[in-house]
Amino acid sequence: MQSSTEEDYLKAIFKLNINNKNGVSTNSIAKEINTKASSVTDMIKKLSEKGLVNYIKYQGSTLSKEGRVIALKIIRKHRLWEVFLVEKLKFKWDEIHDIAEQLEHIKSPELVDRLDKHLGFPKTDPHGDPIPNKQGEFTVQEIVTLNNLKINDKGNLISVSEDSKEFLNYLDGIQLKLGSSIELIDLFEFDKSLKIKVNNNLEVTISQKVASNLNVSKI
Amino acid sequence: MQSSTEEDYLKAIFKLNINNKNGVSTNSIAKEINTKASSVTDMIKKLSEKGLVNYIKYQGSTLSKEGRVIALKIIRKHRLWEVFLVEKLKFKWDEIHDIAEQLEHIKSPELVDRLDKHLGFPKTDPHGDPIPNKQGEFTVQEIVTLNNLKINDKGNLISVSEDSKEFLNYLDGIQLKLGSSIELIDLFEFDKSLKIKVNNNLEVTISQKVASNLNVSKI
DNA sequence: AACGGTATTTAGATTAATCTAAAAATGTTT
DNA sequence: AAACATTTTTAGATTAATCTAAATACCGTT
Repeated sequence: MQSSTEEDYLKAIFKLNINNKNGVSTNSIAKEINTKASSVTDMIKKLSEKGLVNYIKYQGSTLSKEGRVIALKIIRKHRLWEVFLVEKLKFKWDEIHDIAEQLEHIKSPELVDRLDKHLGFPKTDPHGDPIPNKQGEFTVQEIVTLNNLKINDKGNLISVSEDSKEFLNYLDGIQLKLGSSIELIDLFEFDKSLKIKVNNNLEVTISQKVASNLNVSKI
Repeated sequence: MQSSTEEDYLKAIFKLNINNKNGVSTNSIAKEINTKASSVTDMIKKLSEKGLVNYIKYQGSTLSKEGRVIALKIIRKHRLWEVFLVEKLKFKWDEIHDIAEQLEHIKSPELVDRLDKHLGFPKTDPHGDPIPNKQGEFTVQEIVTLNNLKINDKGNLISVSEDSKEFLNYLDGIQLKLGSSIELIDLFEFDKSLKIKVNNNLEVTISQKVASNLNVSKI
């Protein structure tokens, strides 16, 4: 059994390693965890001895298979708790991170399973990020702008490239929030406008310009 | 802000001090926390310097006003989470203690309030123990055997004095579990039998002998 | 009041996680 | 390839919480 501090390091390495395939630098971990590089070196050595991290001096770190499993368990818990906080306790999506950061370290496999069931086995968290299943598997999400979807593709709104009041109000008007699901229904060639279905419910047509400012994770 | 270890000590002193008015002994805290007396002395000194505990060498400890407030906040959180685990996640009442022991240390006042609301502002936990309100106030519960209630009194089943299979099965048959609410509806003088309402729902009549084996906390 | 036993405290060590400052390795530029 | 800057590691200290073992205080008996 690992300490929550160890779990934080594993999670950090997982996050930093998602895009670049090479080892994660000591400094980048330090920045992520908000600590000093020397502390990171110490902890990485410890995790390496435990077999959770592959570490070669001066060459950065990657997760071992076992370390990855643990990281994914933490991420699963974090995201399930986020769903709970938003769906059940009615928190806003931007108020939940610090609380989920604590809840993710609660140790009880039974609790996670029951929480999952209680929430109806959600596939994504309120930010649209995928929730790994019990085995640590999750659908890798490709993040694209909405106008890169093909007809019948589905995605979740991850972020917006434009944040003027007007634009955000417009999104609000068509019930689009971070995390909302979007399905591309139709594409009109003559003006490149798109017909989408929001949250499996409301169908609206949006312009190509709007679509190009919406970043969605393909499901 | 205090560490969860400090919170555990405050909670222990609170529990041990409920009945006896005098200071709590170092040894009893050690037993409660599962640690050594020397560790307790160290921690008590620290808490005393912080103004959370009144401590005189060789004479035991009591909580200061401030320490009591913190202890009650922890207990409030513990019991609210217990309600959540049983009511929402369908845990059995005897599986929840260790999990609640972890959840009680999550730091977010907002979370506690919302959880309270989500659960419908419960007055007692699944074991029938009272949940302190936001201000740390709670109704002191008097524990009596059921046949000491007066007509229209309400209580929660806290424990049973008899634990034979037959007796427990009988209780099960009338939907009486630990934590169940019981209201005394009527009292029949000629055989001292009692008519009670279980969980605001089922009315049953029980013998004086059964009643004398049921310990309830008056609300 | 002295004795013996228990409870409590003190002293000194240990462990996990962190830090600062210095040393060593790496990489980048000229 | 030498010089410099950056990154990483090492060495040694620090803090919180704990422990063991020894010293001290308290309490009930005689």
